[in-house]
Amino acid sequence: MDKSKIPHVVVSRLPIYLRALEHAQQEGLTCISSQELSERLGVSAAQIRKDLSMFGEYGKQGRGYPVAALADALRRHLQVDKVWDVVLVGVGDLGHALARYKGFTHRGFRIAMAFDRDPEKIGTQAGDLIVEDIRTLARRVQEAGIKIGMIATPAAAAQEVANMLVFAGVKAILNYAPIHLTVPDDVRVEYLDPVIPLQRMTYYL
Amino acid sequence: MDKSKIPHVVVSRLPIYLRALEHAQQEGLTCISSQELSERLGVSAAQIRKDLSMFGEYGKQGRGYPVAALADALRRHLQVDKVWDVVLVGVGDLGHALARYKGFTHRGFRIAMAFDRDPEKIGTQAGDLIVEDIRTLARRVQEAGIKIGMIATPAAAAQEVANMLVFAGVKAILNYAPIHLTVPDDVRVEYLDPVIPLQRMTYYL
DNA sequence: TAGATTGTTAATCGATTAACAATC
DNA sequence: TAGATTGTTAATCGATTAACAATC
Repeated sequence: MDKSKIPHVVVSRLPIYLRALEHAQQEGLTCISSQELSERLGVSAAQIRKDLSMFGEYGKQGRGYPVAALADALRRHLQVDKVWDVVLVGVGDLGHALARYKGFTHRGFRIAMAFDRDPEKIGTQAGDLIVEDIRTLARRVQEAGIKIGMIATPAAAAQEVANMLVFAGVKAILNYAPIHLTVPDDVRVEYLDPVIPLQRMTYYL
Repeated sequence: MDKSKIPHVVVSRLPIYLRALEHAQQEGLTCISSQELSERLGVSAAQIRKDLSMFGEYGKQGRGYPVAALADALRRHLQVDKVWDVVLVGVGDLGHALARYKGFTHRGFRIAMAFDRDPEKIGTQAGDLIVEDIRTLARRVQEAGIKIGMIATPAAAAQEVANMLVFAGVKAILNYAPIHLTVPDDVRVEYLDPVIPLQRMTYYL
């Protein structure tokens, strides 16, 4: 099962499957069919089976997939069977909300550091963290070996922050700022500008 | 140019193009080629031309696309040449951040109402708004004719909130809660659970 | 066993890319 | 005019779906 052989569309659905399996597990289900998952997710049953079959034969004919074992397997493939340290940059309203969000840890992530450039904010509390001076970011992130960054700054600062993160060795960036980032090929960016999905929907209203 | 004839993948790229054009305009550019847009967005130039050609002939050979006129056209197609009222449900940290966010208005959205079910929060301030009792949501949203909702509640409450929004006439939902929502066919949902894109990236780390 | 559901194949469907005549 | 870039076609590429033998 060569990583480069799995299409990105398939990989991009795995976290969705994992989330649904975790919910199913909470409901006490031990086994779930592709048909049942399909109804819960709006992804076709054939697609779910095809996607999962790329990683192994987890299902049993006549019964479906064992919920806990499949969730474990997906966590391993997604590498969220460990907890990743994340660096947060930009501690405004959104940054604070992220720093205080309780939903990261049990799904594989922990905000380990928070940076801002505003002297008023540096040294203040954000969740469990003390906001640090962005000028110390490169050294701190490098030393800690952090590979994941979250950008919650205004758009005007985001590219510069991205450059700093890349320089510090970060390989995955979650960008809340409403701007496209240019990064080297070995760095991944995912975008969470809320206006983009809103505008995708108003087209159809 | 029949709406149902435009593939959703194409529609889904329009807000990205619009955002890039707005940035280009701020930089003082009046004309931009598909090649230049391609470099700024990581979408191929051929794809940009093909997408845009589905809506009309906005470009000029030898020069490219007029930035302001194309942005106007995209805003019209996306229907964000007006400002949509949005209802926010769930006023925790994230809900507060959304209520205070300044980036919505000039891109076509305005949070017009905010609801929570917590008596401690009802009546308090969130941005410019007073948090209202969720039990009054259906009537208030219906009367105001609001078509767009944002869910920023915990996962456990999200489906129930979605049902209320649908009942109140909402046709587009932006869901921050980490759960898949089941809604009627004429209602659209977009998802912004931050853990999904994070897990998509850890696969490759 | 009988019923249900998987994993997989082949067929269909749709999206992307390359290339170039048209034209600003 | 010469150079640049569009809009569009045809070819390629890739993803989804339908169907079913295998099997729990």
